[in-house]
Amino acid sequence: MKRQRSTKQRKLVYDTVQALRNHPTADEIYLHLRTVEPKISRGTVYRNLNLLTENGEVRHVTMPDADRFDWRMERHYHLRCTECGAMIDAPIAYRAELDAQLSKDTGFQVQRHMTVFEGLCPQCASARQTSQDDAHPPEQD
Amino acid sequence: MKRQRSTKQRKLVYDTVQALRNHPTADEIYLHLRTVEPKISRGTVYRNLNLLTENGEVRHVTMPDADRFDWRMERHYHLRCTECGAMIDAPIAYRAELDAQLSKDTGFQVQRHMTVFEGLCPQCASARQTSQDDAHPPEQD
DNA sequence: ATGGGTGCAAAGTGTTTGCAAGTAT
DNA sequence: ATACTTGCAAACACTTTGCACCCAT
Repeated sequence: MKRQRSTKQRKLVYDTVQALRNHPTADEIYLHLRTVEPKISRGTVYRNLNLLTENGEVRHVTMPDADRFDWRMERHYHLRCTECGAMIDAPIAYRAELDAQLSKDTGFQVQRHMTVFEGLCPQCASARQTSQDDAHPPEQD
Repeated sequence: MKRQRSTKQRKLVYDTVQALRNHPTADEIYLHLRTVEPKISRGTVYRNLNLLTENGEVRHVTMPDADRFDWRMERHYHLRCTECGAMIDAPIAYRAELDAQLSKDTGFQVQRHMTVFEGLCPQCASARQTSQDDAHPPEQD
């Protein structure tokens, strides 16, 4: 097994995820880092995000719009605005008993589950409401 | 709004999702279709999958390894093997009350949530177990 | 001094799109 | 006849990788 070195770039990537705390994408992290370390490359950011994920120092979250990175390592759920992409942690406890129950019922060795709630954030909801009022006739479903 | 035509290709894409029922990726659908309609193009498969998704005829599921398509339209959860990628429906009911609860607690208009359980399917679990026992990967069916 | 890490650019993936020809209505 | 759809290839967006140089140990 390879012995990892501690480099300035790796620390910067880690620090950025911890500092932003907004579930940034790899590219958002890269763009942020360029303001601090102009010569850093995308490849380095990606490589370090993958290493940090393997090390369990940051968490990788697959989202419908993009892959994002989470500073919080304890298992939790997310809530995403389908309009603007904003993503926050959901104030609901992780239900580990579901993993146990499914293991029993299906024969899979269930290790975890991910839940993403989708909807409109307050800002996007009111924006949509306003534009509906004075523009389009309401859509029935 | 555009009027959609019914084309041979569109029907073939729909029929393939319904027939496979294994949560195939766009490329798996394309490869399957080529055996039936050799001149079909990837672009057509992607375009039709997107249209069918908008029409509510198939369901699009974002997965950590790839985007997959689901024949079943009712909301439900999935269970994925992290080893071989196999994906089945989870035998757990959709908990709509969570959407309502989060709407109340967060101010988001929560419309839905997706849950993906991850673990090892029985085959991959026993393969891993055996290889631990005797250091040789078993020849499973 | 070693060998992991970096910057850069090229190469991979997976998906979308412009265009001319084809076809459902 | 009209205009939506297709096949093809080029274009895209995102991520990984080969390489020569750099630097933490």
